[in-house]
Amino acid sequence: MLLCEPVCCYFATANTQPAMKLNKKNCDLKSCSMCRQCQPDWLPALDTNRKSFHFKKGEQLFTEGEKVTGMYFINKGLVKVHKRWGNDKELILRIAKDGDIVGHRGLGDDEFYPVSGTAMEPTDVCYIDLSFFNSTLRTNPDFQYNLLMFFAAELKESEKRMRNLAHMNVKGRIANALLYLEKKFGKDKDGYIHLSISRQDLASYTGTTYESLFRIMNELVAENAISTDGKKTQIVNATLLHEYMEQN
Amino acid sequence: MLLCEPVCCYFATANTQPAMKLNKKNCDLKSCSMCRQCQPDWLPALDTNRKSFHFKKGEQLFTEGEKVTGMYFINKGLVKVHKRWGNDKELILRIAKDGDIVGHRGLGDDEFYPVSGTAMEPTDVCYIDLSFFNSTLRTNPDFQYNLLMFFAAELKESEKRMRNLAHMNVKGRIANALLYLEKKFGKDKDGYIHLSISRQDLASYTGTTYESLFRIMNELVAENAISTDGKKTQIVNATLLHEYMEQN
DNA sequence: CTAATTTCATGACATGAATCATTTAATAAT
DNA sequence: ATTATTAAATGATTCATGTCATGAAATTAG
Repeated sequence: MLLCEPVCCYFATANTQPAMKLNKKNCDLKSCSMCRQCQPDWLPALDTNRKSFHFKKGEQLFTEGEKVTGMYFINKGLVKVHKRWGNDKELILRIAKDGDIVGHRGLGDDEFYPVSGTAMEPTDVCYIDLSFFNSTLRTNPDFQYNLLMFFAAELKESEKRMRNLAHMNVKGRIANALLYLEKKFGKDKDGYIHLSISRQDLASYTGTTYESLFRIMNELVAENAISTDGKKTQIVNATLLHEYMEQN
Repeated sequence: MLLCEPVCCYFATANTQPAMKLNKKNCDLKSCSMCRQCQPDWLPALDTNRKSFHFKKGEQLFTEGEKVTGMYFINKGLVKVHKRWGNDKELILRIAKDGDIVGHRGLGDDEFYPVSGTAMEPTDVCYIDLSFFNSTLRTNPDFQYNLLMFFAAELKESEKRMRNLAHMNVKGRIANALLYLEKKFGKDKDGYIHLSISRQDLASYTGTTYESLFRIMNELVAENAISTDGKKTQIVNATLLHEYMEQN
């Protein structure tokens, strides 16, 4: 598939995809976690080494199993990070938004992405190749420390979800996911969770099938725990959702 | 290469337990990941600040929900890191052995251990309190970098298990766990996995019930995929186990 | 050493959730 | 527009896995 020698990795290394579109619009060097946490005098180097890309809805930033080439910082957009099973199942591990870093799961001895990253809506990113990223780590202790703390937080979160997957029933997991998503993405003026996600993706995120999710969402609507309008979901009775999380 | 095992870890903190027993026998300042990765001139400080403790089988090093006080480095022994659900269920996240760090899940903004660490056999540890650990991080970039890579590896491992929990059936997960444990703990002279673990713990580790685990272990024995002798298990047909991991 | 308690073994049973099948709606392509 | 694809809705059916109940074994306590 990908016979990416050092050379080809310099320009647009990211993937085998149609070739990513370079974007004129760079980030402001102030918003993403890397820019914020690096020393001011490192910013020019950062500016030189970053590339801006745009991804359309459904396009992959990176693909599970491919060689790790760099890290992405989401300028504006939404990216799901997912891991597949067999060839028709997957689990969504994370939904990243503006300001989030993506692709960092590629760090470590194993040089292949353990997951894929796919744009859920049109997305602008800053891309930093791996070697410059490593230089940045070496040169910016604060950034490195913060990244460490970020990994620690993600590990905690991951293990909590793992526990939930093992012991919570589907209804509890869905309740949990809705509460989490509302917290992470906030609500729009009408009170709907500020995230447009397909049922299929929501099912993959909670580790269940579309059909089960569908049935249980209907139940939740009937019980007046939530209300829905197309792809938008609103939490009506958070207390009830919390109760579902306890049981079983 | 770097770092310790793929999986180890936990937190550590002096806890409310009976009060930990100080141990005269310190580690040799050469074996654990921290000692190996710090600069030589930091070792005296390390030596001054570490405390050695001994835990009996079943004793907790630290407890989920308690305040994080420090990190543990296993000198000799076995520690399970587990997270509970309700009051009668748990999931074992990791089984840490000699050289592994435990308690590091306590790092981060949240100051409470998200998991418990319990000795599965008599265990000697080095204990470093949180503030000195943070100093060590600040002073030893290599150690910090390696810890970062370690977290990255643990996150990958955790997310892989999460995916498995969501999509693999119980038999596949058990097959997976046995292969993993053989790889991590090796085999004794008779070919048994060099780890003495109760069925209950094995069930908690694979995210299933004791009864299901029991049934499936019997199946595996009948199919000549494994053989058992008390708490010891031997892999007889690894290929078959791998097949179970694929299906479903 | 004997009793008491905990862990382990095992079958019967219930049920949650996945799978399958089919219909309808929505989105994208020509 | 019209067709083609892909996603959503929904009932019927199966099956894997958890729950319950009970007895044996093993460990701990007295």
